[in-house]
Amino acid sequence: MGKTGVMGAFEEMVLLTLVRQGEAAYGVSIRRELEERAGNSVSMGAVYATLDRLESKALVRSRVGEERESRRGRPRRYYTVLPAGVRELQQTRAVRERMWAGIELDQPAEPS
Amino acid sequence: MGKTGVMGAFEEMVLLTLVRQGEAAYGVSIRRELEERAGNSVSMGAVYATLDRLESKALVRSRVGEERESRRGRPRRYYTVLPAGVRELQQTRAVRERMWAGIELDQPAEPS
DNA sequence: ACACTATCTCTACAAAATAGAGAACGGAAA
DNA sequence: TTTCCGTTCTCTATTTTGTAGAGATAGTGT
Repeated sequence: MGKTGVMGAFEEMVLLTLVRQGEAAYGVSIRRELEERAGNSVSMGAVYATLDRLESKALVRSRVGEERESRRGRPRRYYTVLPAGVRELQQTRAVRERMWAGIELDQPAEPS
Repeated sequence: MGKTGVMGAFEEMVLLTLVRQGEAAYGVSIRRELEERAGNSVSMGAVYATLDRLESKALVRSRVGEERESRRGRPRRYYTVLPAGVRELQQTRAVRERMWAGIELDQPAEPS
């Protein structure tokens, strides 16, 4: 995490997706949810590179799924947030709240 | 701004500081406020590099202050957010709200 | 003219974000 | 059982963002 106490924007979103999906989170499901919420496409490379970084920082852990899942394709690698990851999310939110405190932006115009 | 519709974390903080400080924002005042809110030191290099990038993306504009400010030192360069910058802040906030929607994190333990 | 001070600029590098191609795995089809 | 095929992961490479620190600059005051 940077000196400001706020983690990278994409790292944060990936971490939040892990919190939301619990034990079921793996590459493709993470990407799908990210795309839904962002309203835009996200590459697998972006997702996995970020997961790798989070893992090497010990904010998440991963395990390879059971071979017999009665399903085609390569076994999934499932990801879970660790307590340290939750703490970084909390910290990030706290600092950002201080940054936004008292800010008033005009409402974006409604598409008519 | 990234494909996810969320801008970089430091860029966002700098932009917010500009909104807050209005016409009075310049390198040193921006850094001071960033440090106060983050609770950590921030280098001038970090601030100026970010301001330059924001300017080249036409999210902020800058002007050199009046020479006669009855003050020693090099003239200040003042920075102001442009409407495009405000829109990016709004967009960033909107996407992030969707990302955080429904997330429940345990309260961080109070230092006793 | 000279020193002093506040501020800015430059260079360099580390970390994060992103794309795209391709490899691996294992069920299904033949 | 051999080949095919869909799913998921891995690797390489590039761009963007974040950060530090030294040093150049433009004025004020002496």
